[in-house]
This record gives sequence, structure tokens and C-alpha cells, in this order.
Amino acid sequence: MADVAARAGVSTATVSRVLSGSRPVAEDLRRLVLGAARDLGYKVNLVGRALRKGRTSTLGLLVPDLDNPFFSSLAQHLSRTFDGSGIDVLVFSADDDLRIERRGIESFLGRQVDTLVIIPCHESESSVSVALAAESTLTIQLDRRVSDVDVHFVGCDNHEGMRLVEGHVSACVDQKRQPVVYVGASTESSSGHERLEGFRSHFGEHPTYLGTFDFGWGQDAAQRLLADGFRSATVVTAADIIGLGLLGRLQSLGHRVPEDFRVIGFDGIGVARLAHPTLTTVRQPVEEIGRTILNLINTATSADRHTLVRIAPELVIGESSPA
Amino acid sequence: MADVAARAGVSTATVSRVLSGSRPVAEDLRRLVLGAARDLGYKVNLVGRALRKGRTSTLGLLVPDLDNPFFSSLAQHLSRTFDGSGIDVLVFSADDDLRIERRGIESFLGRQVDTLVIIPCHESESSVSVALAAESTLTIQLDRRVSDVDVHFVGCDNHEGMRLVEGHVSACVDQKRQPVVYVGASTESSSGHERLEGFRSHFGEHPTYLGTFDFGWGQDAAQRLLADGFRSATVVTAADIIGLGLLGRLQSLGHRVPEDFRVIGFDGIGVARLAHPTLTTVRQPVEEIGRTILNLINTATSADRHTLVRIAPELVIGESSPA
DNA sequence: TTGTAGGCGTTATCAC
DNA sequence: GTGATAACGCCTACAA
Repeated sequence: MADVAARAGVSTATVSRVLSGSRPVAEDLRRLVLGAARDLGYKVNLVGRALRKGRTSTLGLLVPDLDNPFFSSLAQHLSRTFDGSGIDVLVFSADDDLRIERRGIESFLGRQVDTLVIIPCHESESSVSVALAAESTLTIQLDRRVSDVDVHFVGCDNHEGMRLVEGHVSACVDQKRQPVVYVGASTESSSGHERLEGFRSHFGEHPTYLGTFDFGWGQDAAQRLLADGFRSATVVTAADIIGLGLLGRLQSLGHRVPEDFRVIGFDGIGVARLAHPTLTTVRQPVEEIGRTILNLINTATSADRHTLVRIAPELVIGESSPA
Repeated sequence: MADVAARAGVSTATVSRVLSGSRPVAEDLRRLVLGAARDLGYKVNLVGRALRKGRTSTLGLLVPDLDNPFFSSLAQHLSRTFDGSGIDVLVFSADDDLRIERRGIESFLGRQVDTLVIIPCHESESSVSVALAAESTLTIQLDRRVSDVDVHFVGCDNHEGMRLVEGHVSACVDQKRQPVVYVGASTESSSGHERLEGFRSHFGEHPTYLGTFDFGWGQDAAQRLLADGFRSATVVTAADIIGLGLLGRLQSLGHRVPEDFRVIGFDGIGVARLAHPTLTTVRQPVEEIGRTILNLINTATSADRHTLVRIAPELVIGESSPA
């Protein structure tokens, strides 16, 4: 900066004012500074700025796994939402590992991000890390909530999602012929938890299979259903990725979807439209989630950390469980 | 840091040495410092450290689009590779927009990342930005190369990939009954470019359809093929995501895969195994790509920026074009 | 082994 | 409107 100032024949203060636009500068000096900066290939050092200002205009997004299409699409939409806001979105993947999740949080905090958005790996084990983050910066939980900690949360109304599924099923399915079964994920994350409870509260008692949030579990679950004697059913799943695994395995084994088995997903990831047949699913409104977070940042104070926003999902009818 | 020093009754220099491990400190003082830091909830400020050291122990990864499963899996694998290396991987999405790509580069440079890994949006238009980056920090192009700029590159050997496809086709396909057709992407990116050339050099003259690297283009291409009178073919595509769109549309319209149409993809994304039938594809070895970049960082000097690493892909046989 | 002190690049405050 | 200067938090000569 000193070089630019020297070349333009002004003080570093003026250079700073021109480049950061913090105060008005006479037009002729402005041009001089800009010219000198260009000639010297000068680029502002954001580290110096951050140290001085104590802020970084950065949002850190910590996701459990970028290979999970729902999380990566959330990351993509959040980035898009913040484009033009003057805030950069930086993404860090925890690789589904509590240790790395912790490291990611410390890294973001150390870098002085203004906002930390976390999709926690684990409903209870991530609590300490989330609480730690909330102590030093504006922290928002996304999609999943840890238990026993009072930190902002933005996510889908899973209970409502299951109500939509129930409405669809009771309107379109002959439950005598295709009885309802739930294939979910164990309750390590709040979304797994809440979707199971939502299912139970709307559907009552039905067979329930619990595994993990991934494709392989969907495949396994298909085998379990068949082993348990099912030759037709309406399978409500806790996530598209599970539903897709299930769908593929059922078809490989010669069963027809939706004629024999209906499959219903949750999340509305892009690949749900990509399956054959396309997946009927409960779509989370990722755009609105992004907007809500942007809003929260502009209004939230560190005093109130208990904002809890539930966004209503919508049912998307596909071929795997038609109307 | 001064507070910690005061509480431990030592100088800030000692605190620094303990917390950064840069120099040995007597065990008793060490404990004292650590205790004081814990009591005060002190966390090292990485911004201050970065300003002083001029390095940040950070790798910035700039991807065109996190919604593209190949890019997000690359991001995931790179993160995993760097776990334990002492380097944090931070991801920024350019949303397929040259303007945002440029902003991402300036942001990473301003933050003084030690390494910048870029998957450029565009083969020619991204050149200026990539060159800019390479001027101020170690820059590595990933998967796609811009033209006319001499910057490190790590990516797949697309020519070899097409050779593998040709080997499979000539061994397993009756080309009289299922003639070869290419469905690719226009040459805005080097991978689109190179795969098309690879196809031509191994297969010779065949009908060629060019669009974009997405699912929708695959669907459109299916319609084009049918409109052009094809009722059976071996469709070689430039990317899994195109192949999957094509596969789905063909099936929706009542055509059988692989009996009528064979479909072959490229990339080896996770969802290729998720399709029904599963996709035969050329898998890029993402783990090895990650390791290569880690290696490059440890060996490369800013003097030689022309390293060019091509990693051999492997053919994965799926049901869409069986052996 | 430990302490002192200067400076990394920037901006805000205070004078002019 | 502009210039001089202190301070943000840290690390590392250098001195002890």
C-alpha cells in the first residue's frame, strides 16, 4: 500500500479510503490512486484488513459430507443466495467425522468468520462443538439440530413433510394391496429422528426399518423387505438417497415400481428426477432456506440465539408413487 | 494473548511458543500457559498469525458448480486427502459464472491462500483469471485446462479413456446392430474438447451430438437420436450426467437398455451405480488425483509452473453396456 | 530457556 | 479532504 501511495504521491490513508470506499476522496486523487494500483498490480490484502476491522465478510459453511447430494446442493444454493451480498461463502467438509468437524469449527473461528453455518454430524455428540462456536460468533444450525443447545436453527418442517406424505398415500394408495412401511435412518441426526416421529404420528403403527442416510442402506432395506415376505408395499423413506437405493435394488430383482412397490423419498435432490421411474418426494425448499439464513444474519443479535425457523416442504409427485 | 501471558505469569513470546509449538518451552511453564489459555477460553487468532507469517496453511478450491456430482465428489476427496496434512481445504463455488469465478479467485488471493486449485469454468474465457492467480500464488488447474496459459494441471487422460471405451465396444458390441454414436458437450471446457477428439481419434467418423454438461442435455439428446431414426445404438457420452439423462429418457419412451440402446458414461460419479440399469462408465481416479495434488504442493516451486499430470482412468462395466 | 520489541497490511482517529 | 499515526494479534530476531 505504501508503494501505491508513493507512486500516486498521496498518503496510505488516502489509498485506503479509495480502495475501501470508506470515505469520499477528491476525484483527481482517486484516479491517481487507482492508476498507481493498477500499474503496480496491487491487490488489497484481506488478512490485514480482517485483522484491523475484526470482521471478514465471510460466512463459513460446515457440511458433514459433500458427496451427499442434498448437502452439496444446499452449499450451492447458499453460495448463490449470498452472491452480491458482499459476503463470501466458504465451504468445509467434515467427512462425517466428529474430530474433523471440530477442526473445521476451530479453523473457521480462528479465521474470524462473521457467521458460521453448521450442519452438525451428530445429534448429541456435536453439541459441544456447536456450543463452542455459538460462544464466539453468530452461529446457525442448518437442516439438523443438536440436542440441549440453544443455537439458531433453520430447517425443514419434517412433521409437516410426513403429513404431506400421509395425505398423498391415503388419497392414492390401496393400503390393503400396498401396505405402508417405513425405511428410515437411525436417530443420530435430528432429521432422522423427526422424520421417524412424524411418520409415526401421522401413520400410526407400521413396520419400520432403520439404517443410515445412504444409498447402500436403501439397497439393503430392499432385501430385508423381500426377506420379510413383502411382495408389494408403499415404502416411505427418510431420504431420497435411501429411496433411490431401494428403488434400484427392487427393480434389479424384478419387482415393478410403482405397480408392486411404491417408493416415496424425502429432500428433493436433483437426482430424484433422474431416477427411472422418477421419485415421488418431499422437496425441501433450498432457495427459501438460503434466503432465511441471509435474513437471519441481517437481523439476529448475539443476544437471542434461540431463533428456530421451520420451513414448509412441498410434495413432488413422481412416477414411483403416482397420483 | 497478553491476557494469557499475564495469567500464566510469562511473556507473550512464551505463550506463542507453547501454542504454536515453534520452540521448546520448559514443561512447567507449558502447563501454566495451557491452563491459562483454557481458563480464559483463549483461541489463537489465525488472522494475526497469517498476517505475521505470510502463509495461511490453506488451500482454496474453486469449483464451477457444487450441484455437479463430479465436482462435489472431487471436493470431498480433496478434503479427505488433506485431512491430517495441516492444510485446510476451503471450497468456493463459481456458480458457472465467469464474474463469480473471478471474484472467488480475488477473494482467495486476498486471503493469502498458499495454494489455489481451480476447475476453470471456461476453456478460453477463464484464462485471464487463472493467469492472474498463478502470478501471486501456487496455482493448479484441476480436471479442466484453460488454453494458452502455462499453469500446473492435474486431470484425467481423456484420450486414454476413450481408448478404453473403444476397446470395450469393439470387443462386446455388434456395431451393425448397435452403431456407435457420440453425445458430448460443446468445447467450452477442455474436457469436452479432449473427449470429443479422443472419441474421433479412436472411433473415426460417427454421428456426433454436442450440447452441455448436464442432465437436461442428455434427455434432449435422446429425443434427437430418436428423431433421427435411431431405434438402436451404442451411445458414447462425454459425462455420466449426460448418459443418465439419456438413459432415463430412452426408457421413459419405452426403449430398452442395453437391448436396444447401449449407454456409456464418463467420470464414474457415485450415482452412476445408482441408475437402473447401472451405467457402464470411464471412472476417473479421484483419490489419485487428490494425492497427486498433495504431492505437487510439496515439490513444486513457483519457477516451474508447467507440470502437467494426466492420470489414467479405468473402465467400469455396468448393466447399460455389459461385457 | 525466556523476555523485549518491531513489524506484517490495513483502517480509524485525530489533527490540519 | 488529506496526512500522520496508533493499533488490530501474532511471530521471530535479538538480547539476556
